[in-house]
Amino acid sequence: MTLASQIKHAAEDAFKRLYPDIHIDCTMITVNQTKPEFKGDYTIVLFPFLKLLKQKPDAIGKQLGDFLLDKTDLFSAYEIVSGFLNLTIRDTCWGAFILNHFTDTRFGDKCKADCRVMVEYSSPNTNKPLHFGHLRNIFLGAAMAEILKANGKQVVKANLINDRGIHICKSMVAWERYGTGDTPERIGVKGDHLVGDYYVKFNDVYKQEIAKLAADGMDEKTAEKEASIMKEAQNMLRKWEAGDTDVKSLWQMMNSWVYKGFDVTYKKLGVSFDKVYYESDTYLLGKKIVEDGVRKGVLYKKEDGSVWVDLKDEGHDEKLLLRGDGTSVYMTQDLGTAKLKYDEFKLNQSVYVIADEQNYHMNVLKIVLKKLGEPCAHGIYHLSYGMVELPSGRMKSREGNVVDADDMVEEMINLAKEQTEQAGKTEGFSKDELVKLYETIGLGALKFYLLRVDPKKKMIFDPKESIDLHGFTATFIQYAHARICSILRKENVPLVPDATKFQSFTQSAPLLPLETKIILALEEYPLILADAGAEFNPSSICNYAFQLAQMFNTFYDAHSISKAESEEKKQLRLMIIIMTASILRHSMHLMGIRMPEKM
RNA sequence: GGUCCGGUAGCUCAGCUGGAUAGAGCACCAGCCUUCUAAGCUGGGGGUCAUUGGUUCGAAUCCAAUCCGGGUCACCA
Repeated sequence: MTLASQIKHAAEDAFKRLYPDIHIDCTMITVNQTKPEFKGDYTIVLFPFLKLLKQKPDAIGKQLGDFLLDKTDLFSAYEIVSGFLNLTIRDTCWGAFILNHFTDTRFGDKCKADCRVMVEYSSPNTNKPLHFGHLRNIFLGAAMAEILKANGKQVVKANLINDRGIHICKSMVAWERYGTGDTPERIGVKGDHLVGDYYVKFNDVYKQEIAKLAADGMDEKTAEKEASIMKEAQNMLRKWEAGDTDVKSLWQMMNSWVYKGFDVTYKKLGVSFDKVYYESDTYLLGKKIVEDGVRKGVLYKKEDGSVWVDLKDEGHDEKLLLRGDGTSVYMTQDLGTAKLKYDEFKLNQSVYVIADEQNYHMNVLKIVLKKLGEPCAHGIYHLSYGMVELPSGRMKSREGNVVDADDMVEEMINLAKEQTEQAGKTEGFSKDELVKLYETIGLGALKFYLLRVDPKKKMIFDPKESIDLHGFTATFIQYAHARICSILRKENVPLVPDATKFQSFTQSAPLLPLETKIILALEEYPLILADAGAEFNPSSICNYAFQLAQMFNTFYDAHSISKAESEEKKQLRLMIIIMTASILRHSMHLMGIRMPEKM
């Protein structure tokens, strides 16, 4: 139990004893950290009790403070300032805390529970390479998977690849027309990029054809339908659905190029999946569910054979679930995949990391599954995130105005190299170590940049401004960590010492404010971790880790660790920095960010 | 138009389950390296928390309305 909630319970208990006739429960008690300008560590707000107890704040505070001081061994002092009861935690409590936990590398982790959660993320289309927007999705999903694991869930990381449909047919048609037999190997272009280039090519040609038809007097709407390259693409889709062997083998070949490309990118990013679904495998499954729904009378068929669901009770319109020709739409396959996931893994929860432009779709998905009585419905959680935009607006792959993921990663690593060299910090590293270090710093900065913001907020990225390596960044946190490691190296103390280390430590000298401040922050970590899991929000961990690193830097500047005033202080500070480093590593590991021991 | 989300310092963002004088980073200004890594630290300037009204002992936070920006409402995915 965290200290804050211990205090809450102690206060609840105190009220019970002091005012047996009046009911005050935990939910009415607010415990905050005391503002730095006042003396104390935690604060109980007294205002809510004035009416109930019919007393002045000072009187309540005094009784409560006296009781807590007297009947518990948590506090050494209290002070009442205009309606706030500021409590000071005993130094011996802090001392005991740090001694008990400083070797615990899994501080904050919860025990494994019997709760299975799937996190689906990345989920790319196979007609183009990954761009900056996908990176936000991927890092969010990967981070959430780790955060949920730390919170005791059994996590399945899933990727649902949208490998079929008109989009890939567009690339296929363009490649057939203009590709002249190019392959990734032959021209030395990464497979996903090559296929993406033809997707852009398709749209260029398409636009030209429309313009030409329009110039010949056709109206624009008709021209969009009549353009020959679009007709070819649609024709190819029909052939694909009919199982045409030539089309299928072309499709397989081009998709395999893309997968190879994706694998390279995923590997570089340091992300992986436990389960990969392909829509070409799952798109038929939804049909059965829909047909069952019609039989049950939950869904209805129109004269043309199309199937619909009525959502007017939920404040929406009616929604198509199956086309008149019996082919499935986006929603159909999602219904099937949701059920498949649930049946395959007996999931308690299924998290979808999908941009907020699909809020409506995800909402409807859940409602329809509920209507159909599918048990998978209630575990669905849409982790909706805002899209990454350029200053010029949204990224559109078909217009080619995207910040490519591979390019971005490379740029970040180069930036890390540049700045490391500029700072003259390359000494004492081998060539291989430097390569690894630049990757650690560059990728770390990129991940942190995308994870430090509340997921639901959209973000604008200006490619002209490079991502910073100063201030609120992964680099800052890595640097604090490296500094700690450096101290420990000099002191010949391992990063994670044996638990018997400092057994002889006794807390007798009063703690300095900065010592208390860091220990208090360390103690808070499990709460932050639990919150991030409950709220599906990795950014709170980024904020926390940054603040902790900042506290360490301030401490480092103000007090010496190696040359502490006494052996006791030295031991205390070593324990503090060992645990600080450990939590920084733990928290950044959740974000998929590596922590160097030297930089 | 219906609906959902956002609007906090010049810029990027915390804070939003109501609590003390609204916080960081970047940028700007002034300091700090014979002492554990200056990718750092200290200090400074900079705010009508979009607007108005309401609830409350107390509102950036909750409620309502308005303004601004965006998403979405397809036999696209």
